[in-house]
Amino acid sequence: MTTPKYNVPVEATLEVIGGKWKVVILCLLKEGEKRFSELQRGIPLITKKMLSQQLRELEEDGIISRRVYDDVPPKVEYSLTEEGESLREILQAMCAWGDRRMGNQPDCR
Amino acid sequence: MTTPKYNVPVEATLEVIGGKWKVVILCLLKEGEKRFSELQRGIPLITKKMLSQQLRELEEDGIISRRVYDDVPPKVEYSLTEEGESLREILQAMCAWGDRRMGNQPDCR
DNA sequence: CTGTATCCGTGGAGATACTG
DNA sequence: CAGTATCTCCACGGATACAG
Repeated sequence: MTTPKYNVPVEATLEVIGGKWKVVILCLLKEGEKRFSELQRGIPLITKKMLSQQLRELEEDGIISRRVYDDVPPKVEYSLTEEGESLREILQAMCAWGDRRMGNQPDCR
Repeated sequence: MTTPKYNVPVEATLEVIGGKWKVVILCLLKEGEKRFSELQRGIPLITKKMLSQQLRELEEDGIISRRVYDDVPPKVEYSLTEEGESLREILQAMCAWGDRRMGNQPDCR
């Protein structure tokens, strides 16, 4: 490798979870598998477009997996992959930090 | 508080370290106090404008402190505050994760 | 060296409508 | 329900020049 892609290695992390809503999405998914509409309800300000876009990118990066049930009405569930699980410690820590900074609401989702 | 500012507490964290370059800057500062120009050299792609902007925001949020020496030529040093130090665990973890994902370059700065 | 001021272009994100 | 397709806009960030 002659021209390193990143000057600071943490940039590799940001490339994956640096998107505007990705950490929020992952924080919800670390509770367990969730449907598209559940995520939307959990993040009221996000649009469907952004949500599906961020989900697709996370999937492409191997962080989450998308399971489609061919039911009517449609049902899709998202969950952390093993690679996604390896982010759990980081997500927990970020979550806890925000919680503390806000002044200790109880449940850090 | 009737209308909670954040739906997911981790948003409070992202408000502070979610900026485009903030985590990278903080990862450099966790090594110790650094001058403006050192940070610039550490992050070749950042412009002066962005660097000073992100630094100012981090300072306003109480994450870093700015120490001005009245020397000629000017000298300014940035370092983590105590509040900034409380991010160290997160920064380390993010740094290590990126490092592992890249395939194990040694030094995680 | 450590910034600020200004201009300006681009693409990221919202709104809306439509589809399987 | 779970998305995609367009259109649109403005603000984020780059380039450049200037300043203490």
